[in-house]
Amino acid sequence: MPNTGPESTTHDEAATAESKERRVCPECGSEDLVEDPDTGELVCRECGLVIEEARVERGPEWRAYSAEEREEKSRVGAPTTPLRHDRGLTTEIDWRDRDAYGRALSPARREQLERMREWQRRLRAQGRERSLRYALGEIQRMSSALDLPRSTREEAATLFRRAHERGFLPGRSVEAVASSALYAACRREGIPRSLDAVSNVSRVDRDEVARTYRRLVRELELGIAPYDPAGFVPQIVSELDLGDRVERRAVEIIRETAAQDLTSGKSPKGFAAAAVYLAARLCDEHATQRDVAAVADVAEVTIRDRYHEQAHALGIEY
DNA sequence: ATGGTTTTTACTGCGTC
DNA sequence: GACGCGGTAAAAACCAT
Repeated sequence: MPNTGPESTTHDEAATAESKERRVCPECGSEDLVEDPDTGELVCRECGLVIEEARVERGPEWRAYSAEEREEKSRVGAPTTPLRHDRGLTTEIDWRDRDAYGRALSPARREQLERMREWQRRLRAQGRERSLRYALGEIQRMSSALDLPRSTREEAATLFRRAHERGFLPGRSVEAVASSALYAACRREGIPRSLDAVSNVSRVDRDEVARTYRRLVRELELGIAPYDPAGFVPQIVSELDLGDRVERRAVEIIRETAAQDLTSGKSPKGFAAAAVYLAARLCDEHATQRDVAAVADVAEVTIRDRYHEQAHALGIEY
């Protein structure tokens, strides 16, 4: 990494020293962690697990107080992104037969250039990159359809890369792995999108996404927590045109009931739907079970069961 | 594959507008 | 009579083993 000004080194040291404190290896529990001087990765001395990948500063350096300073301190090139199959770092060969000064090239040079272009075309199209490009394209497409924030897209892209590097793809469809990576990214970031929602915009069917997702979670050892039901509330509320009084009440219901007992094993969406139904009822903004069930995509029976439990837990009787 | 749990499907009865 | 709600039994889906 070029261009590390004096301010930034002290800044970095402070940051890493801070985070190296009281970090334990999730694998073996050892506190003996070292930072690899070459790669910048945080590695466990006991078992060799890489706990943290190298952190790369992507933005411009520090702060700039004037135009000249900004020029001086900014890094070269665009920020890297996991969303581009080459992280935005490949060589681009211009299509114009001009040199850097805009002069025409000699015939020999032109021929050489032509050959180089051909090479690059081949390299790019080839196996390894092809599936990556396809997958990342699909991740973008599905993400747009699902209105996912950029961070989630990047997470999905990174997960796909890891799977790819682990040799997870052979024997599976790229599309299925891409879809699973996307769903996993949503889960990891707590962005409420159901498996159904994801498989609806995927080109492979729900069962395959589910199956692949499970395997992917095992393969990459992703610890995935269940969704917080409250995350589903805003969507349901807005689709039913209920006020935010209802929304707040529903979240309250979830907080109070989830704390004491059973969300475990229950579908978070069903739980949220029930809370919305109950909240609407308490706020005199009636929504029918049928409508709530329809927009939340759960069965009416589930709403009944959940909201009875919630009402009971809150000491309300019907 | 298996078994336990949760969700869905389908159907029925009751009260109200 | 249609609608909202509640209950139930059986099938399907899910999940850990």
